[in-house]
Amino acid sequence: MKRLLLIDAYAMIYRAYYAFMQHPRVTSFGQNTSAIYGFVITLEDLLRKVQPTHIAVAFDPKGKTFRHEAFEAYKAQRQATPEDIHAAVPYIKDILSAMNIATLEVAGFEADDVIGTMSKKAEAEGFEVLMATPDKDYGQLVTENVHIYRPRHTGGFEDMGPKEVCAKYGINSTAQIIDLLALMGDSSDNIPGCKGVGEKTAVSLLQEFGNIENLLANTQQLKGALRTKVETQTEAIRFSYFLATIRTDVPIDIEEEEFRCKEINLPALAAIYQSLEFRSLLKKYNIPQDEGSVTPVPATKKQGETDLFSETAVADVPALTKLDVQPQEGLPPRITDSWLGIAVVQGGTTPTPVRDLFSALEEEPLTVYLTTDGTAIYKTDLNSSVKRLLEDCTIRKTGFDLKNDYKQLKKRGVILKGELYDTTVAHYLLQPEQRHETDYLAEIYLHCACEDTPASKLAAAWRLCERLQQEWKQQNASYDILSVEMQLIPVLADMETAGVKFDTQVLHEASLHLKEELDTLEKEILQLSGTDFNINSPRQVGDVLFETLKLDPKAKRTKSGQYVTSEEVLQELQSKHPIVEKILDYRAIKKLLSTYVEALPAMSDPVTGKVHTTYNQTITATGRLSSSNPNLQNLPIRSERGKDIRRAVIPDKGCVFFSADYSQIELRLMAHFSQDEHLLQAFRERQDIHAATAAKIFGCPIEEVSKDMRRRAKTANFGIIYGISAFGLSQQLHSSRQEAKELIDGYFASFPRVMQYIEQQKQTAREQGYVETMFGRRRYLPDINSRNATVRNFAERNAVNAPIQGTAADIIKIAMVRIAKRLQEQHLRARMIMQVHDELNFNVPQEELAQVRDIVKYEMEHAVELRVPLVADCGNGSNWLEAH
DNA sequence: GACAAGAGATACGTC
DNA sequence: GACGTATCTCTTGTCA
Repeated sequence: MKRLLLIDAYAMIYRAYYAFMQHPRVTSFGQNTSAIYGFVITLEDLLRKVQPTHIAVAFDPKGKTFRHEAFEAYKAQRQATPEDIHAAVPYIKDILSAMNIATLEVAGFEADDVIGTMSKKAEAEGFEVLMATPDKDYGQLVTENVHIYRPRHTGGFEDMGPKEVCAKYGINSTAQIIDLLALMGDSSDNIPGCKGVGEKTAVSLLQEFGNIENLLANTQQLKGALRTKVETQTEAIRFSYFLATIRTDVPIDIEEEEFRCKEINLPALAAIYQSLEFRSLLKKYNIPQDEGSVTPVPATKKQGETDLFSETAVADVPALTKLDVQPQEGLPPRITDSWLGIAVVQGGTTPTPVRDLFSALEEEPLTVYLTTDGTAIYKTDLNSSVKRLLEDCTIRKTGFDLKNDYKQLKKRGVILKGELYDTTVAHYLLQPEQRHETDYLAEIYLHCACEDTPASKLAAAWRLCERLQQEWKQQNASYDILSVEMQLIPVLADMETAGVKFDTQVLHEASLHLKEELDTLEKEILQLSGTDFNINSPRQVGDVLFETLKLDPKAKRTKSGQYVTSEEVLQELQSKHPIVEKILDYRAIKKLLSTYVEALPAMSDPVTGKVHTTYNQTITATGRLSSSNPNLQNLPIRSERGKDIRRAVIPDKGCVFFSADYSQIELRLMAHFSQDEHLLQAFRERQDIHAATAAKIFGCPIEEVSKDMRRRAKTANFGIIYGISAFGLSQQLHSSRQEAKELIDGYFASFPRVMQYIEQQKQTAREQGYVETMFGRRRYLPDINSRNATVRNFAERNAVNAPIQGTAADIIKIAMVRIAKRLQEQHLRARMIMQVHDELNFNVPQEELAQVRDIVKYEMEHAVELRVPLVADCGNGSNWLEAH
């Protein structure tokens, strides 16, 4: 039996080197011999275990291979080989030579090509071939007679034939290794693969398509992000396939005899081992150690200190040179957060240090540019001069995150006053869906790069101010929502600072309760399923419901191929198995617990004892605010259990929780915009709008409207505002698309002006590319003329929804600014603490309640004059829930 | 290879 | 229609 052992030298050297990384072997001269030692140990282990009759070690040649010729970047990407590995190669070649082992190196071809060619030829000659390598690309060479002998991390080797290779990578044939690598790539071999596709995705793609050619020919069967990834990287995939393919036609002649295992040249080997201080190996070959030539103990070694393990010589790494870190002249000092950076710009193009300008200040009106990010360039105390400047109402302040500046200053006892201009907010109004960071704006509008330093950002903000104002003037005719947004900045800052108080006791009790319920449900669910799985994993839930329990043979799948297990789907399934209801319950409780009950107490500020959310003023496409860290705009209210959370939102001691929300503001706006007589009338007469809608659609007196009719009309009303489709409506109503269509037709027949308005909005969008709110806030809809119906329909729904949702947002913002102003003017201690799109919440001292109610109600209802009355419903109580 | 960070998907809370 | 957060799963980068 002829048995050929082929070794990929570099692969094994790399592996050996990294295996010794933690305890590198270093000689007394400071030479790192880890790679050499590791290689030799592995080699000996291989010889012992494989007992080959023939052997060869293949090296990658210096210089370019045919892969480089095809791909310049191939080499460029390759990270530099560690110096110790470079240095190891000549020693290893010497050792191999002393062992009389043949080495192979073919110019223009890598070791794997040489081994590939050798293995094919040897197999044909009746050899059994073992390829020693950890690289997975060798899998493509494996046959019944050619195996990989893969070093295990834990020691020893794994003999991998075709079956093992396929099993390991989840493929059907060894040839698919190339397809697999072409998709997932291989960083160690510099194969790029398809970015964003890893092993899992690659395997599942091969299961479906078999090979990459078939995959690339059928990308239309893929969905979502995956399709984009594959389609945009076809070339990279094909090229990776080329790179991953090991050649088996390297021009080499095999002379069997050259590779036959021969006697070791012991003296030569001994000399090398001696010089490398491989003492245990010398011992093994019974080579006497030449005491005289043992290198002297390094001078640094202390008296009496001995090596316990001569094998793992003590690393003698020279101490790292300490870098003297001295502050450099001319550079600004790092400023801690107790500092505030201020630069004052006076006509020039760059900010000038404040202290130089105090004299000038007295005479000229200036604009102040602010940043408080902790690394301001111009260091200045918040002395009385600066304070006076910041609090001067006649001086306009410009910045790029003024809400934060305002909050930071307030903490230090300074109230930022005067007209504000925030470039981030300004640009949000110009292009709500784009980015608004200063560096981005500088690039777009100023065509210059803005560094991430306060100096650079301030200079940019200053120049942007002018530019953005021009833009705004050009597009805006009458209404000035910009002014409202800027005035809103300190209002939001004050709301965030005020914070919201949570009754931690209530939350804690709820938490204990819910946890108990969750535990019980978990046990029940696992028992009912008969398996152990993670109920938090939609994927695993899908597998249990549709694979294990087979609850629905035609279950829906998501675009990534998983089963859909949304609430909607599960509700349909409830009658099929008791587990379904329990999973729904489990999810509801888990959501409550992890998103609210457990998260909220953890978010409360230890100093104030309150939760301070952030109101994002430049996020939404429509003009609404959003709230984050935590999001206080989505605290539960619909479910019974969820109400406990609103019950935990409480006022300060001696105060009441006061809440005011707009009644049907969006439908009122629809009435206003469309001028539909029936809608206008219903609101003017203060009718129940959903019942009135039902009466009109179904053609009956309002008194005869049934609950179900009202529910359907209500859904239709929402659908109209959202520009919902017949399909969406049928989903909502759990009815057929036909029925939904009839409802919509009925609606439009009853409210023809609404239909007209909707059409007119779409037309406007098509003509000018954007729609506007009542106050001139725009939303651009570039997809409105798309050939893709899905994309176009989405834009059309936005054309209807954005002006309505956006105008509602404008209105409540106007009300907020006015309310804040009046509370301040009247020196009230009441504080606005929350905004939830159509609702404002306040912490009000008991004795101020009546006054505050009057102010809030009035300002909300009179923020704007519409063709219908605006109504704000008010309530108060000892918590948020009661106030509703 | 192990681990952490980041990204994408999925589900679900609100108006 | 508009959001934000939690969780799982997978990919990618980093460190040995």
